[in-house]
Amino acid sequence: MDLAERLLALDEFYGQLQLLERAVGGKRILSECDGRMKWPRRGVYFFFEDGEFRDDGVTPRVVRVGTHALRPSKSTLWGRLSQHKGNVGGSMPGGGNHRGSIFRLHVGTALLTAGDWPEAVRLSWGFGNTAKGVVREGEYPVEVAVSQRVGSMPFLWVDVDDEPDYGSDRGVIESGAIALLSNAGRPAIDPPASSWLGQLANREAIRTSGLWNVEHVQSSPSVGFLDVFSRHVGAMAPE
DNA sequence: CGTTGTTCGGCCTTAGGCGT
DNA sequence: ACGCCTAAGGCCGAACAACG
Repeated sequence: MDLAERLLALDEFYGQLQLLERAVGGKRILSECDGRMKWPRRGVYFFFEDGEFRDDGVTPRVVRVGTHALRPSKSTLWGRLSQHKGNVGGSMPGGGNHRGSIFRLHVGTALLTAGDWPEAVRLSWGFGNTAKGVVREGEYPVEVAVSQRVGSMPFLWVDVDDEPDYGSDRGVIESGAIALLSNAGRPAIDPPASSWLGQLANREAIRTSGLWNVEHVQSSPSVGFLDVFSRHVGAMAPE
């Protein structure tokens, strides 16, 4: 896929996102969401971020694509989104668990690079699958900062409720969208602003792709997923 | 007081490195 | 080639909490 083809495909993709936005009644802001809202059981989500636009300067740029239930499970779309959102109450309100959300992990790592944080947090952040209470308390301020950052992001979601599987339409749409949007190893289209937080990520895949994604950013883009995507967008009843 | 939402320790898959 | 090991990426789900 050459530059012109990719540009066409991206325009098609963003056109579908516009239809999707209409179908779901507008983007939602993660911090304003909860599980009582109407969510499809399963789906794919697309995050945007303040100050990030396409080359036209007005169309919001996708900064992360994700999904869930790629292997047999009962996990739900909101269940996954809520992990990205973080905690509401509990012992550490406004915090979250970056060990349960790779999105939080990456954003937090960039924030650690950008800001002045205790050395202990730099050493523990992202280390291991679990952490003891005292460690998590030390990480709490960063989790709060991550919740604020991620919580302010608008997002869209598409209802894709086929069976959990790596070959599900969710998987096809997720990997296809990431491959198409990614600027890693190819001429940049819709590059991030120089002020984009992801520029401070420690993962090269994030900095070069312009996405808060690592997997699939090196995959060759193809238009195949657009049919699958548009089919599911078209199937969503208007609000 | 059952249903729905949240929390958080852990699990699964894949890629890459290295020895055989 | 093959198998083992490890780390990274990304998501799971049981138990707890809250709410109508």
